[in-house]
Amino acid sequence: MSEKPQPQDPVALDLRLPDPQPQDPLALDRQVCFALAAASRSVIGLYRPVLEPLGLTHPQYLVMLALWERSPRTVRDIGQALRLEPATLSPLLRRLESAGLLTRKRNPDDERALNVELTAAGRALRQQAEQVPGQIFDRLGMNVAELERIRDGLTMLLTASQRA
Amino acid sequence: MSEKPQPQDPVALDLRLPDPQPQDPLALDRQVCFALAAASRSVIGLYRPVLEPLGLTHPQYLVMLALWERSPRTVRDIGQALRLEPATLSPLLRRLESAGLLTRKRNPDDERALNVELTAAGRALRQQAEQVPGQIFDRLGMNVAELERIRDGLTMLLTASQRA
DNA sequence: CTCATTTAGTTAGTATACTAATTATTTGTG
DNA sequence: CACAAATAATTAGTATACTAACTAAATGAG
Repeated sequence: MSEKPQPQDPVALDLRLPDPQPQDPLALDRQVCFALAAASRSVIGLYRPVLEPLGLTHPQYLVMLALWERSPRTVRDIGQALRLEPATLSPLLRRLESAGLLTRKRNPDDERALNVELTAAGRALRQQAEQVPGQIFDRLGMNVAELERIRDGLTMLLTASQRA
Repeated sequence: MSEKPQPQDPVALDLRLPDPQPQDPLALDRQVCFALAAASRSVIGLYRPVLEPLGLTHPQYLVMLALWERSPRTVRDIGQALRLEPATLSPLLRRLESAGLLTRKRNPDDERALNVELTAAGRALRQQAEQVPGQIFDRLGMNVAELERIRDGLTMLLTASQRA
């Protein structure tokens, strides 16, 4: 599809128009990091209209997913699950608290730690959230197996980049 | 907590320990969007120390890649290549101009458009940038074929999400 | 027990990114 | 030609995200 015939004939090479793609290591379309950044922004953009009725941004949705798996959790625990710094989560959690979806209370056994816990409204929101993955899937219109293959590749990439 | 066992085989199900993963469509680790967001942030984080000597952030590096392919380009043109809004590029380009890597001049033939053009310093930076992909590759320590497979999957995902 | 060290969050400062609104030009239509 | 519509950037406003610096609390070695 985006394939160019591999020029095996040296004579033909000189006749080609300048094209950054062929073997330029700096060609934009060859960079994994560009594919990653662009796909991430684009896919997350798909979530915007779907999450908007729930009153959530995509990062907020991820925090809710973490809390629906377990609640209460500490800031650090959520950060480890989502691979986000506490400094990023701090204001984000405050907004979710303002939205009435969770509470933030110091842990009585360790006053340094903050217990982040779902409210009834936060738990109730899960029902609506259950429709989200299906809606995104429909919009993407991709093969399930293909999507899972991509996700598994990304998980591998995440592991490799964290090891580095 | 937030678990409701799917009662298909009530007897066997009751014996399972609570585990969000198996078939919960909202399980964090199943979400393509989470793998995407986390991998994107983590891989871009790998670039930080590598790009720091060049004085570039990762988005700035992507803009430079676009300009090394062709210069001058308009803001809109760069935005289409990088899949970024002009509103995002506007301040970013101003910073690159302050860094002396490019110039911003209105197009005489169309005063609405802005010609973004590399300076000599901007062109010269390419030499150092040529070392970047190799350094990242070394840090990742992943198979080339594997990486290209992931990149191609991401490109497919990007296409699908833009079509939606 | 005491104080240096570690740990958990928050705050400050910078840079993305998005949508919506605005400004300046250019284009197209009657 | 006049002017509404379209186009290109910028600005305003909100929300992430990161590092570094800071505060408060818990831990641990002597």
